[in-house]
Amino acid sequence: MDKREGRGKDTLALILLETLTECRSQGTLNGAEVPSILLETPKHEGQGDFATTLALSLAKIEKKSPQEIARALVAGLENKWCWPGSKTSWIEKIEIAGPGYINFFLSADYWLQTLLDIHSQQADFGRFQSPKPQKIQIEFVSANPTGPLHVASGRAAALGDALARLLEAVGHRVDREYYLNDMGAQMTLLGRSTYLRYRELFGEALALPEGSYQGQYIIEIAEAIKKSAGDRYLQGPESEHLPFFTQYSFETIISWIKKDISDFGVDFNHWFSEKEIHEKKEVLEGSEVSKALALLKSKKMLYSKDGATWIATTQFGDDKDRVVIRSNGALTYFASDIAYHRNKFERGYDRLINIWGADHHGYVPRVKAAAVAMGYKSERLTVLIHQLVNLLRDGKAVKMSKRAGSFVTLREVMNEVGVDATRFFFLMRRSDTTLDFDLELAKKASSENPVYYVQYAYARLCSITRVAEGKKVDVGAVIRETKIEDLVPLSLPEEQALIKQLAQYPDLVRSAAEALEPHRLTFYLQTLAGMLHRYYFNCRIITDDQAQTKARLVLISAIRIVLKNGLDILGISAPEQM
RNA sequence: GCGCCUGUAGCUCAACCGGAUAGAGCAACAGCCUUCUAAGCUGUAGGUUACAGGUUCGAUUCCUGUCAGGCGCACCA
Repeated sequence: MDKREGRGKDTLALILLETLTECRSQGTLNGAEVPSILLETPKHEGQGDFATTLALSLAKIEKKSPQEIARALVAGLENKWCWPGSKTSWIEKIEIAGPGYINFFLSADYWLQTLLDIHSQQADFGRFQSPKPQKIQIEFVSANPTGPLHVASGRAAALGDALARLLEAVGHRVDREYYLNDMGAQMTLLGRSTYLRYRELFGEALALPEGSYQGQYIIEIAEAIKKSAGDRYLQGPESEHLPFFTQYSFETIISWIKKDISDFGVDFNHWFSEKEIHEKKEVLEGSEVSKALALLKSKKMLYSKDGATWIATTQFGDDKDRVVIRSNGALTYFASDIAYHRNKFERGYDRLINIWGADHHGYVPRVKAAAVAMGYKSERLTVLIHQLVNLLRDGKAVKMSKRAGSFVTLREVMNEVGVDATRFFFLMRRSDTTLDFDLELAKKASSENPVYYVQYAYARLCSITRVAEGKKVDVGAVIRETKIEDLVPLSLPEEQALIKQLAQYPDLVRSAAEALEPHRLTFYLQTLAGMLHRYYFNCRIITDDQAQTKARLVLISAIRIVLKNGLDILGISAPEQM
């Protein structure tokens, strides 16, 4: 189908492009370069439904004043396209404003049609089928399994999951992965911490060594061991028991983490163990690390210095080269990470997205450099940094340290604030700003949580529908049978504004996905909910005027669908009653 | 010392590859429930977009510098 027979922004951009070309071939314009044609939604009343700055950006190329260019373009548009009865009669009026904006005013029918579109597409409204869907992997949370998840991990969890849903909405295939650092010194330390607590339970007064994990949960684990095994581990040297304590602690903690994650509404496709990186899968095959190192070696990216093996990451933007094998022969953590990333690429993902806290941002250049050194295109790896969460209690900062054991867990916040509010709270802010999370505030005042504002709007609409049905109105039938002319009663300014807001939703999803910014959705939903609450307050939906009632039911049903679709992408429930 | 992020209303934050008059929520003040859910609505007030330059027809947005806050700069994980 000829795209020019479509409607909306994309079509308009095409028409503009064609008009520009024609103006040039007819001599009213004579530049050559074609700028990208952008249509935006003006912020203020009277500036049309769509606007373009094309004439402004052409000024330099055409060496004419923007107004002059705008006049030429508009003349071309009006001659060729926009006359009553034409394919583009949905464009009602074109105006030139200010320094040379071209403002397009669309017909009432154009907007009413979107209400019908929303109903025919339902849950698919705002979802796209990508002609070239990408296979994307998002790796997030990946907190060390040395203690329960704390609030900061919640930000990563909310962000990663919403992002995954967002990218799925625009047609990609997304896998969610959690990388488990389940080996190394910290695991040993974890086992030792539990072991010492275990001995303590038998009355030994033990000073925990510097750096031990000191949280209450370590004692809980030790108690569980005591309960099931008694004093079996008191005898014999520590080194004999350590593997057991390490494994037991790890398994306990990982079960907590998995429970927290699942109750938080996140479903990881894969929990990737760091151990897998080091194991040899088959006798003749090397481990993932050895494969990665061999690959780097073949690309001449490795060299020896001071008895260690280095990777030349400076060639790709890193500050300094990095050690992968220490002079004592041990692998560095970075070596694991290189191998992990190679493994991810080799699993066939078109794109990898890592979500990391700001405390790891210094690590980004070296990982990207290593990926490029292995021959993977830099654009295939995106590291999204979210700034840290400042935990406050009554306005005062709470110092958090896993080792000291003073931290607020995600579980606590979830239990007291609720999953929906917690997720929404984390998603309300751009990820690269630090986030103040005041526990007292979040816990106490449910009405101060904007999520209720949005959910309440949804519940309200459901309630109205229920009332209508109580009055023997078959809302489903009304919606099915509605034709565009039945929607004409929706002529109030607030109704028009609502419809336009709904119509913007698909564009918003697309741009939020492109920018990897789910927070845009939270703002959109708050705006839509606000418009609805105002509308509800000022206008009755169900009245004696049947035609009006039907039209309004269609409108609020469309709002309901969009609210639901938006909340779905954020992973937040849409309750039918509150 | 070097690098990354941030600086917008009293507070927390938006602002669509640079566009028209910078927007919300909270807090403050003044109002609205015998009618579809008051977890709601209406109104008032609040701004030199940290500061100084630069690029541009146009800058919260891009560039340079200064200041302030956060984070990071291992043969640790």
